[in-house]
Amino acid sequence: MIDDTEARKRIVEAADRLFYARGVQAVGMDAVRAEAGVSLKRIYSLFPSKDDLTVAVLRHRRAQWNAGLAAGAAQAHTARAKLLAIFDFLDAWFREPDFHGCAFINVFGELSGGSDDVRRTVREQKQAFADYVAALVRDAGAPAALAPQIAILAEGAQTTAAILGGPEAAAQARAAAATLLDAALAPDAGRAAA
Amino acid sequence: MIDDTEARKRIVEAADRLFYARGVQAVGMDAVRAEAGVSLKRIYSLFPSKDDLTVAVLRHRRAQWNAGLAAGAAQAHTARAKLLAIFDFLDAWFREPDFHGCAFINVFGELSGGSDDVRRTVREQKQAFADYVAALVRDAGAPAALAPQIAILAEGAQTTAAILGGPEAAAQARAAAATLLDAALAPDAGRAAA
DNA sequence: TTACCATGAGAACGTTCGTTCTCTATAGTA
DNA sequence: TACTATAGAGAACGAACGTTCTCATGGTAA
Repeated sequence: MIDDTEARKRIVEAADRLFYARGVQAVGMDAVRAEAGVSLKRIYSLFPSKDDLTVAVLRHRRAQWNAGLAAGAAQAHTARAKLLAIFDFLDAWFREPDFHGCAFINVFGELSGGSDDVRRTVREQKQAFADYVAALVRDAGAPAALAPQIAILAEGAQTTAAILGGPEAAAQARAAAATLLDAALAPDAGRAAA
Repeated sequence: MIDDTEARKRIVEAADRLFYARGVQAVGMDAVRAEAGVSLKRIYSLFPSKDDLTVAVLRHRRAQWNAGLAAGAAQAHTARAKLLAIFDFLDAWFREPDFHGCAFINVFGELSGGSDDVRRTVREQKQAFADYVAALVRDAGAPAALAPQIAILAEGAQTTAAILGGPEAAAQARAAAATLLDAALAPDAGRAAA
């Protein structure tokens, strides 16, 4: 027998794979049981409902996302470079064979009429990303108004890459972000901020 | 009795309201019947399956979207103004009380693991929008690389407004688009293009 | 060994859904 | 008036799902 921590991990990772590949509603709890190798009874003893499991999966995704973002940022040494590294991270992600969009956006579209917990978890993730970008923009010495612009580029790149089906959106968004950064940091941009 | 054209219209409009408000999978065909006031038999005689109805609803949405975009563009007299009018159109849309995201993105997230027809219809819509932006960018005399950047801003504004829940993303994306346009049309931007 | 408890496998339950079928009422026609 | 064709109302059907329950099994304590 495996302990609760290991069982939890197996269940969440299995559900993550299945939910992302096929959508939450299209995956039955029995499929999660088969993929995780953990009995239904055990699953329901650890997660009271499919909704709770979905939230746990989203939290797992958030941890993965944050780790990937941090790894990309660690290679960069200026705030400006860390901001652009976001798009390099996206570029690598878009090239993965099973990429088909941001799990948070997909789940939001699928369950927005349903669970409040899921909706709140998605919002928290996007807000946290916006805050991350805002901190880097501040470090770069750019006006705060630049932050949501760069966050919007990142969001747009994800949906564009998912729907149109190529990695190009990452480079396109990166170029736009670079232009916006240059404009915000250019000497005569200071006039508007001053 | 109403004729087929009228019945089709009632069914598609009813399904559009319900699908957008609650999601496709969460709405049963019986709810569509009740909202449209058309019998199930009639619905199935006009649309062979729920998938076909979903595609018809997306086509209806596309027509609405194109009309709104055209109305906004008609007020503007330069290509640059028509490009920025996209974001004014988004701004007005985001302020509608029942706005909760782009129907195409939502449906894509919901059914991406399912129907090929739905996936293709969503892709066609986003591609058509990208083409629309590209034509305006060409008219404005800006480099072609600007077009996907502006399209990505529009997509990102839609998901950001849906998830974070305010209309601010439209103005933020508009400001970014204006900066990108200025940078693309500035004299010294010609060096890169030349 | 025997009694007991926890566990996994999966059957079972109640609900919902997409789709089809039945029945009835009506309208048109001779 | 009698017959026919059509369409609506909604029952019916088969499948799938989330969740719970049953039962057999295997390990453990006395």
